[in-house]
Amino acid sequence: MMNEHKLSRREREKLRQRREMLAAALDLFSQKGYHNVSLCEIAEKAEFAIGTLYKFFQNKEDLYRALVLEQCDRFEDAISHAIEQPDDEVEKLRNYVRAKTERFRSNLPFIRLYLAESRGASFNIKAGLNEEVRQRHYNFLEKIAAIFESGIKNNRFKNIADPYYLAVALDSAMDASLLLWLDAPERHPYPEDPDTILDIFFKGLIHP
Amino acid sequence: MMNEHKLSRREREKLRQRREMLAAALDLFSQKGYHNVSLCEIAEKAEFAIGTLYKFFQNKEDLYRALVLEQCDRFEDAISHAIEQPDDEVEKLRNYVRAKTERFRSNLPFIRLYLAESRGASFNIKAGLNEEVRQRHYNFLEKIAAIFESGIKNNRFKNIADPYYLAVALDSAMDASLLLWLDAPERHPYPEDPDTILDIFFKGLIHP
DNA sequence: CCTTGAAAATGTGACGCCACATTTATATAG
DNA sequence: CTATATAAATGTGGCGTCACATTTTCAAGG
Repeated sequence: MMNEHKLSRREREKLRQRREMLAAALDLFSQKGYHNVSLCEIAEKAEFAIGTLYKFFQNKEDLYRALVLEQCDRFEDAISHAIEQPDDEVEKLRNYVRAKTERFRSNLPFIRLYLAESRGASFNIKAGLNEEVRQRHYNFLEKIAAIFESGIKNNRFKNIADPYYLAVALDSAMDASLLLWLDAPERHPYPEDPDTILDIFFKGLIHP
Repeated sequence: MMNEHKLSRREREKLRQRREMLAAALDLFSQKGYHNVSLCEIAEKAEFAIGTLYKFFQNKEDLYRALVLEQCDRFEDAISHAIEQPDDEVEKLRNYVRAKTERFRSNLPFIRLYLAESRGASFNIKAGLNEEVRQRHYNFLEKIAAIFESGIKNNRFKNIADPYYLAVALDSAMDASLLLWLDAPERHPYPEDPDTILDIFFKGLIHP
């Protein structure tokens, strides 16, 4: 992101408009899915004419692409930042869990799109947006895997599985339980302890 | 499913045709997604005319619905069956992991659709197919949760988390790691030990 | 300074076009 | 002659375009 304050009034105005279009699009896409939203609808919701959308984005696919990738950046940056701070592996993981929970909480609409794209089976767009998002997600998982790896080297963690698989398991377990809670808060109340899932991984189920 | 052998030749023939149509549709849908497949394509692949499809299904949505729900049944039946046999909780869970792995292995095309529908964000179809599939999945998770619960009662498992959350975590961790392997077998080879994921849950990471 | 008006920049939405779901008229088989 | 399969015909809806409308800019004249 460029520094917004160095732009002309006109350019700032354009950015603002662009953001409004993307916000409207995010709402609609995350609610109804790529193929069940028309540009007409987006234009109407954003209070612009259809033609204006085309001044900002080449076509529907381009708009969607921009939306998803920008949000991905924000999401991954937020979480990456959270795991950089402490040295301690356990604390890093706790920070990761909390940061992820917070992003789910505060940005649910996008989360639905993100999961749709990063899971294997969305097919929203031909030109491999899926691929790109998934690739980024894999790269991100490497960061979590690195924490596990370091913990195993330090002998803070037992060496019971490939660090990457540990990362995959933890990350997807978080996704699933957060989604459950967000989908039906009444039926699946938020775990009292935000680290419940993490504790499963730490403590293990079987008596030693 | 009705017993096929009590039907007339004509009726058996119809069932066979129906199955062929659904098989073709499954291939296409799982590869390209609901909205990127036309009935023309399905008809061509199944070697029928378009009109014939309409003799069997009211419309495209109806066809897709039938496809997904029938496959869901098969999938859930197979796994439910696997966890009914042993009494031992650990063995039940091992059977669950193996059955699920086997279904992923042998029926990958459907798995992609299943995950797309059971995750929150697919939106292939307006009329809440998502909802129905997700609801079934939740119900299925109850069965896994019951195993954990029983294990905790027996004191075979430590009481570290709500059984339902344990089930959610294990199930999604399985999905994610199986998918990883299926998407890129060269980069993520199949874990030597099929129970790797399960062991993470059993043993725990931190030294006691 | 303020006014004004024309040109440049920007916004608009009706419409062309096409892909595809569905229907219907026709051909074929039994 | 009936039942069934077929594929051409029909209708719908959404993407993307473009000729026009509106707003902004800016300079010259009062």
